[in-house]
Amino acid sequence: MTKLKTAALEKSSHLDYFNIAVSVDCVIFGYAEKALKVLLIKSDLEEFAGMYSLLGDLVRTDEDLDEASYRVLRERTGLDDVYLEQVHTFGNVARHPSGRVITTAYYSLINKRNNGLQFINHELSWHDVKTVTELAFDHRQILDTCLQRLQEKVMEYPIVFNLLPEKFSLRELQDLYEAILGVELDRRNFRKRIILKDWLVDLNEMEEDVPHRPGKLYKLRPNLKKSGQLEVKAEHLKTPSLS
Amino acid sequence: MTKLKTAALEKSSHLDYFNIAVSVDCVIFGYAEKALKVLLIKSDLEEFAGMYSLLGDLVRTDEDLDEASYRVLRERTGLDDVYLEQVHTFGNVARHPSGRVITTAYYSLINKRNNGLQFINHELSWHDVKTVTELAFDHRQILDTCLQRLQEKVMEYPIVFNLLPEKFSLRELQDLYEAILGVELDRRNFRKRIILKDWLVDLNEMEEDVPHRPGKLYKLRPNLKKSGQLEVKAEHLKTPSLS
DNA sequence: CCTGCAATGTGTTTCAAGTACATATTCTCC
DNA sequence: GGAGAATATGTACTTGAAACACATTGCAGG
Repeated sequence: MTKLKTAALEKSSHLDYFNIAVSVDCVIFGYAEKALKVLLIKSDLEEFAGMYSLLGDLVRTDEDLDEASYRVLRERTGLDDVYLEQVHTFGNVARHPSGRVITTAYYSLINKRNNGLQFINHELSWHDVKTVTELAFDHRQILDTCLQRLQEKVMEYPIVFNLLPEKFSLRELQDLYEAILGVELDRRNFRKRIILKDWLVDLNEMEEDVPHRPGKLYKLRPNLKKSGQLEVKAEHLKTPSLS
Repeated sequence: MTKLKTAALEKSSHLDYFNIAVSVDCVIFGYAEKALKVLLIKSDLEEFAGMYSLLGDLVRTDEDLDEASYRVLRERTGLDDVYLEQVHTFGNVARHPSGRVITTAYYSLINKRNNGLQFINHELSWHDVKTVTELAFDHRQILDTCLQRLQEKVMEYPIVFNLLPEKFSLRELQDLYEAILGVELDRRNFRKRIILKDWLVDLNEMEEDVPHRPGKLYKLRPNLKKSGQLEVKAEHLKTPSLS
């Protein structure tokens, strides 16, 4: 950004430089019935009639890029203060049929229970990630990229616990990991790896109303959000621009 | 990107939606005197008089986002076909003093020897990454982010060999890694790790004109660009938009 | 010419983490 | 009360990284 002179911002050349729209798209992951879900909306473009697309919106001129993704999430789900991570920006010329639009993709993980009824009246619906095929725009590629990033991060950082209730058993946690990673995990090795990470607190409570032997219940360690990637992200949002 | 209707692209609402300029910024890494360098240019904005900034430009409406970064690199260094990776998009409202500009950051690794004279007449110059302090805009943050990404990738993917001559010794390679990672490495363990990766070909030649015992010379395995992250990147550039 | 120095080349041991696999315990259901 | 199924815990093996030792080669200076 050294070529941009103030002259470039004058109205005269306005159309030369500001012909690109900027949007954000959110890959909102949920979890139900032992499957990873993604929140989609029916596309309102004729070109993609009947197809689904991710939740997104144009970025307003008075909001930060990250803020825009938070706004989309808040407007659509009513949720605030959730994990949201920028993944990649997609900017091919022809990716939007109506004009030049580049989009920055974010993903987040939310607990479906918190907001089950909030968006039923809209055209929103949850879709099993494994069965999603065609999406509008390049949203299939965006979904794939975000899922891949999620898979890379999930064993390193405690980011998936928004998908579970407050109290959960190790079996439930393992089911979740298997849904995200798309592979089966060895029960004993998984438990060891998770316990080693020291993310969990043993609640000394037991599952109830399970058809078999109840397992111990755990919760996420409270002060854990201050460590790992979560801190980086939060800091990222709060730090004012250096310019 | 579901809210964007064709109506939004009409001239009437043009200024509402297209008031954000889009740029790319390239963190171009080089290597000399056992130090990691970054290519900078004197800022031409009054607000940042005397300060340096990264190499960037506004994205043209008829070029892909990735193309724009390649163009910047080509225009500035004359180099083509180099490693270029998108890292992050910075979009804070106030990051550019002249107006709303979001920028997507890329980094690349180039061999300074290939193009030493190409840009002397411009205001371009190499700067030791360790001594860079203040930069124009949020470019210091961009540099830090790209350096961190580079450090994360460098042991996993064979991306640094553009910074070395065709033939190099393991000692030279280790010096490079130490410059990038900012730490000292154990000689013997480093050699084992690198050999294990099977990136190198033993040329059966020796160093010459070195003040001490010459080391063996290696080169990068020729077909290696088809594997690892390089393939992903290349594929990324060639794949047409799914929309 | 020979010897010390400095850097190269190769090896061993130790430790941590992950993988494969086994056994005991607890609760439900019949 | 016993079979079944899931929980809880443990052991052996493998892999990769980290710490560390020693022999080899070429140059430089006496």
